[in-house]
Amino acid sequence: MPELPEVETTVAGLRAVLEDAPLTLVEPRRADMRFPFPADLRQRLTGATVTGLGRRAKYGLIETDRGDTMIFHLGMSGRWRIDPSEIGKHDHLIVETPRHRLALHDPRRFGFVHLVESAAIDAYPAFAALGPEPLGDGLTAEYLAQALKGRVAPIKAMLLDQRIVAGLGNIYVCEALNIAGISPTREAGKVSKPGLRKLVDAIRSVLRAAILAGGSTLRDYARPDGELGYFAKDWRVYGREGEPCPCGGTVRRRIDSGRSTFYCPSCQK
DNA sequence: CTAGTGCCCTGCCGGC
DNA sequence: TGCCGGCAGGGCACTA
Repeated sequence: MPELPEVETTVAGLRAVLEDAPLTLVEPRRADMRFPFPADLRQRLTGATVTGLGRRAKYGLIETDRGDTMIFHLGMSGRWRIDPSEIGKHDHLIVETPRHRLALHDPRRFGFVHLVESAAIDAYPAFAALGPEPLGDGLTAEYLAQALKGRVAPIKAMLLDQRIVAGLGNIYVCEALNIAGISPTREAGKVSKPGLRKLVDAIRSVLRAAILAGGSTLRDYARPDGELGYFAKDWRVYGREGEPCPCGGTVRRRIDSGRSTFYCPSCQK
């Protein structure tokens, strides 16, 4: 499922075909995904030239020379297809340049597209309260100690909260907690400073490794270069209930708020 | 303010 | 072979 590394990989793939390219067609093929497509999406983007691409948390950004930024979110099953051989029922937005046709493909339609003025992007509601980027300078043990001080919610829930850290999802949180040796149910405010240092290191290393691998996935994610069958499944705990943890213990699964948590009771305390 | 739950949506997979 | 239920989960609405 697209988390930060998958979005990063997607943006890199899009950059290769969109940067400096004029948009000759921008056409929604239905009224909405999770949210309605902006009514003026086609009009504001068609004829504009892409000046840059970026990422914030799990959001992809496509900037144009008209001062607009298209914000896309891949939800859980979204991906961009580049030069698909055909357009199918889950291709909800078509974008064309003189050289390529792209399709935003999302069977579950948890993804969405918004359009904002680039100058006002910080006022985009979902960005206003976002926490620091985990790979940036803002995520430190000191920051986390302050942000989690007095919080009694489980550390796993806090790491999934985009206001604490931006861009983490279920997979990388499970992995990072395992690497750091911290139980997902530990009260967030009670994780020690050394524990937080380990956690920060674990978050960074697991994200960097995934980006290097080209974006990790579950079963239905493809790289945006149109190549299918791209799977990474070298998780330590995620999706491995009953299998051995690297420490020799056995990976367990628990459900919190209807969401699976994979962890090793032997080495995560 | 915080913590916790339920919903959206579709495809896939296991069980019978 | 086909049907059914469970599951995947990010973000947001909602409750207490």
